[in-house]
Amino acid sequence: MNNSPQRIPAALSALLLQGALAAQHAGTLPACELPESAPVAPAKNPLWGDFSSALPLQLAKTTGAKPADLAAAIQACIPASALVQHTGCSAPGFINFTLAPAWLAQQVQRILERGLAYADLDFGRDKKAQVEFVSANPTGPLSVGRGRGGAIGDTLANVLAAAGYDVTREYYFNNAGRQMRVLGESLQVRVLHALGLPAELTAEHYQGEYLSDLAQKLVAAHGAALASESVEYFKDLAEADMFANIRATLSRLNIKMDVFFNENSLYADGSLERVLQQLRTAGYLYDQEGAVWFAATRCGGPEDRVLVKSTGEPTYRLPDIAYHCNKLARGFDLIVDVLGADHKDAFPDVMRGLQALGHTASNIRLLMNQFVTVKGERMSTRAGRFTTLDALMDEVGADVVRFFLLMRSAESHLEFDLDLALEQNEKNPVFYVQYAHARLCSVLRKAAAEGLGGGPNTAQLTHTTEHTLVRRLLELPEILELVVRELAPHHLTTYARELAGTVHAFYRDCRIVDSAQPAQTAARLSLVEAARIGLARALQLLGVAAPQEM
RNA sequence: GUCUCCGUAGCUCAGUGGAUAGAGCGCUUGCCUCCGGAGCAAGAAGUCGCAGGUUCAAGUCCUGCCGGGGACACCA
Repeated sequence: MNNSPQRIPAALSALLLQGALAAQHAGTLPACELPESAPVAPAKNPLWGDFSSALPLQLAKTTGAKPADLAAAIQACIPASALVQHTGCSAPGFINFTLAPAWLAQQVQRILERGLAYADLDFGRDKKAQVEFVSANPTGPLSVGRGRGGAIGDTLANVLAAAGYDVTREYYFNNAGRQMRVLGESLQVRVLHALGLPAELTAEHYQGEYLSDLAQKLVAAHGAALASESVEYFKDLAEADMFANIRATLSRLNIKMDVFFNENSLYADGSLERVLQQLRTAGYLYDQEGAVWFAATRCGGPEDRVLVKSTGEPTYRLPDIAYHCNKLARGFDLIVDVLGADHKDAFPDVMRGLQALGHTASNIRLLMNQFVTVKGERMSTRAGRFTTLDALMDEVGADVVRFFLLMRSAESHLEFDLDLALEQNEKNPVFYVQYAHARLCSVLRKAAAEGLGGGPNTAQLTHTTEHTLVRRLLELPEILELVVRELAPHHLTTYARELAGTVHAFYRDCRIVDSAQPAQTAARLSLVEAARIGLARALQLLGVAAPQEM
């Protein structure tokens, strides 16, 4: 990690605080408590420099002094540093930094030394994280909405791994209970129909065409003997088929789960009984009208909840609580539940259950995502043609689907712009980013064909666009930290587009391969490789291909 | 009715309490003798839903209202 590029905001924050401390010693800054870190953000206007801090404005609150005076006092005491060329102040109380071009140029070598890991962080080192996502029961093909949760969960997992965490991707499912029984019945009805036998498909049953297709296949393979098979038999067949389908769909979307956790195992190993026992001992259970109730109101809930129905069957809440106990027992330092908005209400009850059991559970976090709608849907004789994730990937490609599902913040509704997704040009943000990568690869290929390569003398990088590109590349670790802190993977798509834009601007401004300027060419080829690494890493974390040519 | 998410340019959406609110699409206008034009540049386009409040500073935080999505089972 020692040779990773320095993180600019943290470095500038440290300089600011050193300056403030020195100013206090010198008596030019009133005594006051300094924050642990100073706010540092990219400057909004290039006239002010590269980065700005509002630290003086914050200190004005506690000291009562004029922000401009505080800014001047602090700025005067900021120690010299290799990464800063000069500092300045601007109204009403900002301190501005202009980075040293030589320092920026040096960072290119740091990036090349670390390669794809250049932006990796270490705050997750020696920690275990679990991300649970998708978690659809095997009753049918994955919807686009589940795909969103899949893309979000997997990308978050990728970024957590980049932050040093040992990450487990987990899929929680239930292959018992009412839903699956209905699935078995639904398939049985379709098979009987396929055999020309009477059977009624009720509104309760799954209506999807995929079951008819499966029934056709089964009849072709096994014939009339199927007529005497049990619902259980069909349930097993349907489940196997649906799961194979789901796994294939996830694989297309570049998602590989580490664990498929069966809810049933919580019944089998006595976890449910144990949770009930512990809740009863703790005094949070009571019996009423033949059902077992959880006193959720005593943990701040709006109403009490049934955990065991009067039929003796548990509601979904009990295994949910037991499952999260299981997660906690596995020693994860961070647990993230990626849930669709429709399942969001279950989460507080689980947390209250854990609270009642004496767990703090502060390391369990919820990443809720809103729904997806598909815009520009083609009129089709087959209604709902694009509602499955597979159909959408057939239409526009897996890379485009994955990127589009990650473009919006999770809590916003996502409108999938099918027309834009179908564009195979720069209008399509996925191609825009991939093109930038392919373009750099092409330049590197051309240079290599002429026997040219990158060189370590990056001091030749003097153009402002080159500096802008380096600064942009150095933002990636900040983005990764932001993604983890806010559980918001969409920042990565925004970053990828911005980086691609900066790359294209650099390409316009700076002729890279120029045999008359060998030193400059070598330096620029180094920068090109660094930029290619940045794009490739961003795309890799997003789970999207970084093509060498298109 | 209660809870929750959203409301920012014509459309889809970004926007760690800080300066003159941004991007893509769409629209207008330019740029290939030249490493990939699948690209670049410029322009028009805004009462940040409304009203209060907190703050030196609010698109951002708080309250209320309006509008939209979702959830409110002894379904999962």
